[in-house]
Amino acid sequence: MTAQRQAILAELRRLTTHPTADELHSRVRRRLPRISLATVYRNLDVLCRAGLIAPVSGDGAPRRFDSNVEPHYHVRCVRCDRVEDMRISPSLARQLQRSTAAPAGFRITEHRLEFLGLCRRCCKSRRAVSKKPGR
Amino acid sequence: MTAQRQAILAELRRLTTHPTADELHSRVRRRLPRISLATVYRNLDVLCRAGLIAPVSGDGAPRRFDSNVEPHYHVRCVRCDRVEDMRISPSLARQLQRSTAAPAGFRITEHRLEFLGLCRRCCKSRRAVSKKPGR
DNA sequence: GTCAATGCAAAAACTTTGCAACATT
DNA sequence: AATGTTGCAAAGTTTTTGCATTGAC
Repeated sequence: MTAQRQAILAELRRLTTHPTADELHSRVRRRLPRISLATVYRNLDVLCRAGLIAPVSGDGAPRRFDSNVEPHYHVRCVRCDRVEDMRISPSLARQLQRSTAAPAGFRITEHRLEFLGLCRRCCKSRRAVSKKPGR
Repeated sequence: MTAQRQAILAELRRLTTHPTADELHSRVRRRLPRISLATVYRNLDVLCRAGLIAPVSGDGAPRRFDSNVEPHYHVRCVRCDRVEDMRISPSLARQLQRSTAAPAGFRITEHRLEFLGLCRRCCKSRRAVSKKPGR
């Protein structure tokens, strides 16, 4: 636990804004002016692996496109990143749209729901794959 | 509706794999060998704006980090990208974990849910902001 | 001819990696 | 000495933009 790692974790805990690596770097640099962005990225990775922090899931992956514009949901394979469609019951969808304990002032218009797991192909081939967290 | 745009849309409709811009480019190039990746990106943008296709939401945004590793949900401002925490009822969360009409062979382990809307600040200042879709 | 769309190349934005220097044990 | 971490710079990925040219009306 170096000074840099500690500062990054402390800053992230102090903020409720779910900052990006870059935002975090700007802030931590006030206290450790020589800290580099690479160090921030490396430590965020270490802290994620250690289970001390978590990425906001979904962010960071290359963008994918869908010709189905009707509201629907997806399953994503956590190993190979394959994305397929998924249906849930309309009543659950309705419930989701209603269930809004939103922070003060937030006006919610939609929601997105994604399930994560292993696709058939990856269920079979079980060998370890090094993969970045949270995609 | 140019030949390129048509080919991109047709290819996207033919695939169920929710391809990235790059995957789409490789495939469309078989029919239009001179099409550039920039054209694919530009047309995906046009088609999104026209409502003919949609990005798989969440992908493409810079990664954000969270010091709260307990399972919980987020609200994201569609205008300024601010992310805040959000709570939903435990019974709804349980229902989500169960409600898995997954494609054959998919073994689902978790889900993520994100609400979208306007944060307080952006509710007030209503002026148009040009923003890429789907982040 | 006008206007939007294209291909190419360069740039931008975000993230990862190689490496020598530096701490800490 | 051995190990792991750092800063810096370079490179890798994904996406966007500038610009001259092309093509449809």
